Amino acid sequence: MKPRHLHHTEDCRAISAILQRVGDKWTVLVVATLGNGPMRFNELRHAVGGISQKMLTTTLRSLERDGFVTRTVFPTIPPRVDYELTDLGRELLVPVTALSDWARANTGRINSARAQFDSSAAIS
Amino acid sequence: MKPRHLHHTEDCRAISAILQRVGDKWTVLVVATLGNGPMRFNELRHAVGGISQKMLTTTLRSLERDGFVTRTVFPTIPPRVDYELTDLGRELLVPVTALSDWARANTGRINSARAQFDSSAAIS
DNA sequence: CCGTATCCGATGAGATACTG
DNA sequence: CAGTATCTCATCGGATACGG
Repeated sequence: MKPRHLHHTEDCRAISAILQRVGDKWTVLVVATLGNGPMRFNELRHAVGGISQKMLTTTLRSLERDGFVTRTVFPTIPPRVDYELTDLGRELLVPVTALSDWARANTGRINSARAQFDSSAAIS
Repeated sequence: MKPRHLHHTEDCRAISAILQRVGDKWTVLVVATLGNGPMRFNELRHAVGGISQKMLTTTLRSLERDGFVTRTVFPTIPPRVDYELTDLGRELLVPVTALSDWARANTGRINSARAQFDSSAAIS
């Protein structure tokens, strides 16, 4: 009855898929920012900082598609669009925050490993 | 004394960096597979399945560089190279596994959100 | 204000062939 | 067996310009 470690290549693929989903350049930054509450497009753009309009749109669309955010349009002039995390989006933030905490706690270890590796490689 | 949710744009970048690091196509699959114990190059190649020799080499090098795996060469003929998780690598597996569990638990919700979004968009 | 369309360079990743 | 070297193609992501 060994649990077969991880159910090889069955679930690992799904895991990898989620990590790639969440590991793209802007997704986590946007979701984390929306964790502070609903925001308008340009508000979000400014809060995230450094993201292009194109990428913000793309990121938000795919977050909406996957059910992580809702998009609400107010047909005023000028138009106004609010984005807000869904329950699913807020739940996603939990394990992502855990990974974030790990990252913050271990950045030093990673950087020193890198420095050592790179200096060893520099012997060539 | 609000914790300011996440310390905007200071740490978020580091978080995003780790997620991209871990979110590439093969890293997690390789690390998870190595979670079962030390493995030789081709053993790993077979266990992961579908990875090219080039990408396995690339992935392992960068994991080694960041201190997640060790590489041990036995200068025999034919040569033998073992890869093994470091403590850091095993610790990384903890939050990654948490995210994995979340992913497995919520794939259904994501997929149905997608289906609904896509069918709505198909009205065009 | 919000979003789309287009162009373009940088990176990602597979296939293949070759070396110690 | 383990790894490197190319070549090639797809995708990512930024800049810019335009539309409702």
